Amino acid sequence: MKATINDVAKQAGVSIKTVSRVINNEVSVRQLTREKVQKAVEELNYQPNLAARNLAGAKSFSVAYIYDNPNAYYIIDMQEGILSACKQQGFELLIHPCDAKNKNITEEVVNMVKHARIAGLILTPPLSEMPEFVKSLVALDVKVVRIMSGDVAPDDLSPCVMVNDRDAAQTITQHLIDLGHKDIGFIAGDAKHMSTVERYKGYRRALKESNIDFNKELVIEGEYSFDSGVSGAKQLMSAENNKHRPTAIFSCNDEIAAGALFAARLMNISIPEQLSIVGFENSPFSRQTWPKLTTADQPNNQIAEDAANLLISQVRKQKNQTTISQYVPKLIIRDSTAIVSNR
Amino acid sequence: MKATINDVAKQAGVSIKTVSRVINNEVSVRQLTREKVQKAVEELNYQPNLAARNLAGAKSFSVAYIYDNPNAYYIIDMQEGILSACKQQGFELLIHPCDAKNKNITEEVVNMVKHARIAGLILTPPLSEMPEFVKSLVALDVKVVRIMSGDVAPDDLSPCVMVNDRDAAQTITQHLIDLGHKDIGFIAGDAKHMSTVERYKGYRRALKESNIDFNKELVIEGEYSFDSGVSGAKQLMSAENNKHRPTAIFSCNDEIAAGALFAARLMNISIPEQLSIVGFENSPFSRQTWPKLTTADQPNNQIAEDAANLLISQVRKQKNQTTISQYVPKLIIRDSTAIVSNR
DNA sequence: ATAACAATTGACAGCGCTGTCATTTTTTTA
DNA sequence: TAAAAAAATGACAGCGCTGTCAATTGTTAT
Repeated sequence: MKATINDVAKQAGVSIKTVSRVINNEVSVRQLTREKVQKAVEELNYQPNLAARNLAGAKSFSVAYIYDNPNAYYIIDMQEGILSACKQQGFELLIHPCDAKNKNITEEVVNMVKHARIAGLILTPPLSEMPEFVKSLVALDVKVVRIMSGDVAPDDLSPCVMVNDRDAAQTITQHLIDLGHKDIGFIAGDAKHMSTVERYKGYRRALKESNIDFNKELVIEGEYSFDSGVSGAKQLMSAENNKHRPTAIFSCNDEIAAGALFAARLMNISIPEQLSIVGFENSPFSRQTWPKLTTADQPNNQIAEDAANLLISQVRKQKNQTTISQYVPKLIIRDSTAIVSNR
Repeated sequence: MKATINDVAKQAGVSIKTVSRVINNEVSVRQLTREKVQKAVEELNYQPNLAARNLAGAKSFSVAYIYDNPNAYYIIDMQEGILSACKQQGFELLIHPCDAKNKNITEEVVNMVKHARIAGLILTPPLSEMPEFVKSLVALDVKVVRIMSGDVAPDDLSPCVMVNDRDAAQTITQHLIDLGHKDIGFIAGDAKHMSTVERYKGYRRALKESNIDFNKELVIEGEYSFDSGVSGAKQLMSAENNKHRPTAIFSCNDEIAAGALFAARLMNISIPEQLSIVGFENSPFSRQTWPKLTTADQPNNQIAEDAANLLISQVRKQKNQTTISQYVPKLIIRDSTAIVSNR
């Protein structure tokens, strides 16, 4: 029923080793031989047995996606992106949710890598942004690719796929400025996430370039959650804070923005007439709020696929891929932003 | 570095075959021997190599989760539930998103099962509710566990974990009735999903038991999407439809409910004062709408874990698990429902 | 044309485990 | 107590592939 390498070898009239060479894309195979083998492979619909390859070879054909992130949309996007790269390259994907706060996380992950003979890992924030964790992994010779926030990699521990949140945040803030807003609140995500820091920098830069005075009181520390958006917006829009009441709020992600929307509703502030709100991420529910959120779109699927390909080619040692891809999320204007109202 | 079965055998002073017996929980091993081996296993922190087990044995130690479902929250919940069962039982999990509309889906899945030597599959709606698909898989001797909507399994093709949407829908409708609602709209999800059918049945049953006349015009066919909620609610609440304007809407899931909320907002209908809306699923964003949704909670994580355990014990042939678990989602009252207003 | 080299191919062991079946030990029965 | 039956254990092959290294073939330089 299922063809083995032996069947292919017989069909092609070569040794199994030669077949092995062809399917592994090794160099020293004559063109003619290679074609014969490829023909046999197709005729028999042969697919190499991953377990056997993993067992026999020094290499492995599985990668793992390690995450600690409550955002289901993000994870699914990542996962499916990685999966599609894996499928193309004949790799398996293991999924491993874990807890960044766990002290033994390095041990846990290393254990898993050794146990399951994993070729490499894909890390997303916040795990990708824990230098000690990454360092330990790299020191133990675990191949890693990180997806991180920033324009350039912070170190050369591993190849990185960078998401330029700073430029995107600048663009989105500029959008608010273009609408006439000068008092723009900022509700931060988790301070430990680079994305928060980067988005903050972009926000500051936009203000600066438009010569708008930065007002510290308009910045609220928060975390990436709906509740944080609720309390942040309340704080920004509260009566005591009246003199500094912003006309727009930059929320570090869509969830925070949804929370801000909720708070505005509680306080009878109409959006976008009295207050403009922007989110970040373009997660599906940014289209399901009232009003729909202006936000920045991250091509997570593609980012993930890119990262997976980077990892796989690194594992294959095809080239010493120090290449770094960079993505800049782009502005999506919907209904939560409008021209500033007269006051 | 990594202990093999050989190391354990030496350490315990037995043959590798005996170690194999112990780790596979086979019967004919003397208690004393078993303990010796277990001690060695612990001392060496031995973990069997999955690739080798898969390769050598007739059995396999991987299961796959096949899905076609746009709902990220649902998938993540399922996945993590399955994963935790797998971890406990020493199984690997492969994830395989696919397209239910694809004609070749059976072939695709069978191919994958054979290729990756998968012990069994976990299927969720809509895949679990495609009889031909399931039948083909079972005919090809692929072990399957289905998660489905209903109170009893529709056939005995495979073990099932049933989610009793009907009872839950009845409860949630009853909640509306208890609040004094008599004109209760129903926005259906995809007609092909059993969950839609079951929820509809529960809705009808609740009406009947309270002697409320069923009004066909209050039922809107839809699909599981935000947009469907928007258009459904618009239709129900439109002026032409005035005489039948419902005072409450049963939405087949939270996304539809969010859409209905959106439509209400568009039409200047205040929730819950003028209109009560309920959702279904208790997905995270049912807490992030304004107002927060009254809904029915499904313990997806646990359902998934259950299904995975069922599959694994079936694969192990430990017992002929025809057992069927049943879960009934339970009512969660939040802010989108209120006592019916006078008209 | 022939030696010297390089490119190509194949034989074979073995990755870590399980299945089969033979062997040894223990228990039961006569 | 010995023979028969049952239980426990082990020896060994082999799952499907890759790594190593030797053998073969082709190519270039003399």
